[in-house]
Amino acid sequence: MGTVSKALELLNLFTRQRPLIGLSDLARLAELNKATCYRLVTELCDFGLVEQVGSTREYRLGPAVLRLSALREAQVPTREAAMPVLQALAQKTGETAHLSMLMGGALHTLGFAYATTHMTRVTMEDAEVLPFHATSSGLVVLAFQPEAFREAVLARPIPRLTGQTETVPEALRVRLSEVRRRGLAESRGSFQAEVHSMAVPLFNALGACVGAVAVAALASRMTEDQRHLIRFALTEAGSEITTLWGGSLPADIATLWQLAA
Amino acid sequence: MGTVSKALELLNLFTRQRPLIGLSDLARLAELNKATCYRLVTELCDFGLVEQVGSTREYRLGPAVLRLSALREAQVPTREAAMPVLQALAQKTGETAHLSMLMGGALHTLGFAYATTHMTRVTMEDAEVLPFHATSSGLVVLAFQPEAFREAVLARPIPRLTGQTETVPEALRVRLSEVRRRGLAESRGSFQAEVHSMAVPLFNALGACVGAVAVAALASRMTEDQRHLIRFALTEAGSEITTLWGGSLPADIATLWQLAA
DNA sequence: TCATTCGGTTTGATATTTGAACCGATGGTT
DNA sequence: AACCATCGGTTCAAATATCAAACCGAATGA
Repeated sequence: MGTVSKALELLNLFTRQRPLIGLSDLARLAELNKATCYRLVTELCDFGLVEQVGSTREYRLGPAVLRLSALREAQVPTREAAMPVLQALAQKTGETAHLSMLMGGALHTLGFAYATTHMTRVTMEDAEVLPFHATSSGLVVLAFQPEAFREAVLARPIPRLTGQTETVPEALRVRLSEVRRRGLAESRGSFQAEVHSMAVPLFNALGACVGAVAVAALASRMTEDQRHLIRFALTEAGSEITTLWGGSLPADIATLWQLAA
Repeated sequence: MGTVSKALELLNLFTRQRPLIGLSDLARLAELNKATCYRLVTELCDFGLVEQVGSTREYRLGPAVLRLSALREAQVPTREAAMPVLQALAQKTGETAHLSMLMGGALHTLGFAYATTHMTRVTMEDAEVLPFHATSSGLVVLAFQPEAFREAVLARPIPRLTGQTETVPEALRVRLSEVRRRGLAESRGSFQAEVHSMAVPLFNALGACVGAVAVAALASRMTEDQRHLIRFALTEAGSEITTLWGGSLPADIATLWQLAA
């Protein structure tokens, strides 16, 4: 692994749960020598990707990321383009809509939208990592990845998150092939208890699955009718975002979604 | 300069005017060996900070920057917090409001807001670099930097952008000290002809100037009354954003702004 | 008072990065 | 069709940066 990768791995250590990290912790987490870690993080600081907060001497992500993302969105309006669709999806279904993208081998939340209809809702956080095996988004993205990637994920430990979480690799393989057959994934309380969700894949110009859009609802509201409504709105949103991203739906997915509608 | 810095410099080469860069160009622009450049850009790609577009083999900023910026905004809502203030400022003044931040030694546009009042307006672009010597934002930020930084900037070539651009270092020094005395900067057609603008500095918790907020208007609409209105709204917005960013106005600036109101 | 931990720095042995030359492919020119 | 320049990408000895461990002064707490 090159030096640059090591430095960039440092960036990955910052999460929602752990936004501030001291030098020693950083070195421990990255499994790097403290001196090395210091040099790396200093270079990241110089660039503004990381900054040192004044009071304590901990580090956090810096302002340069804002500049870069503004530049990226100006060129390839990924999030900006998808958000209106996501909001419409939330409104149409009356539930929480959610957009995620595959980046660096993990599935990251890119945005979400709440419906104004209900007082109770499934709440989400930005910039979160989603487990492949326990969320509908994760399942649908995993289902459409190359087999090598799928197997690599299934070979890792599979944590049980709720009583409903499926943790047996073979059972997950069956579910994934079912997802491929249907062109969408469902989860029922496997990530958070009492939360059911459905997700469809998003594709890039090369026909590779690069993310997912999902709708999550409280289990109590997931009637058969609601499921139908969500499935329809989801497939619509899925093809819309895929188009906005300059991607194209694989023909088989398109027909699957046609049939469902 | 470390390897990491070299890699990160590559990111700086992507601009609005030049969003796609091929390997050879990248190497030339960065003044790096092609092989080195290739390794670096490949590592950036692995991380998703850069991606290779399918058709041509050029590179551009990747989706990982979105994830990082979402994470940063979740922790330190910089842009998100300032945007409403910026919109209010545009509405109050009836002109284009503009937010910039000092990052890596350059002043970058972070966002802007248009007023709905006029049909004609000063248009802006996101993620642009502003010249220190020719914009009100640049002048005000430069005025409040440590002298070493100021002199370093003035020692660089100072391009003439319009007929009104001041390009003589000594004259700029005089203007900067005037800006410090007033607590705000004005520019009259020095960046784009027929565009006048005013800007006030933004401060962080340590009292360092880290950015600026500005209002830009067509010269024809810049009456004395309008100037007064803008000055008032600007200082208000300036102290508001500074507060939102967890910063504090230096006492002398605060009194200067009080007097102006 | 002592012992730990922190952020940060130094050291010589060592592993990585570097730069020039080199591929095969592509595409325009003669 | 031969030529030539340039493209993205690769190779390998020589140069350079990285590593582990020990060390520093400053906080912190027992």
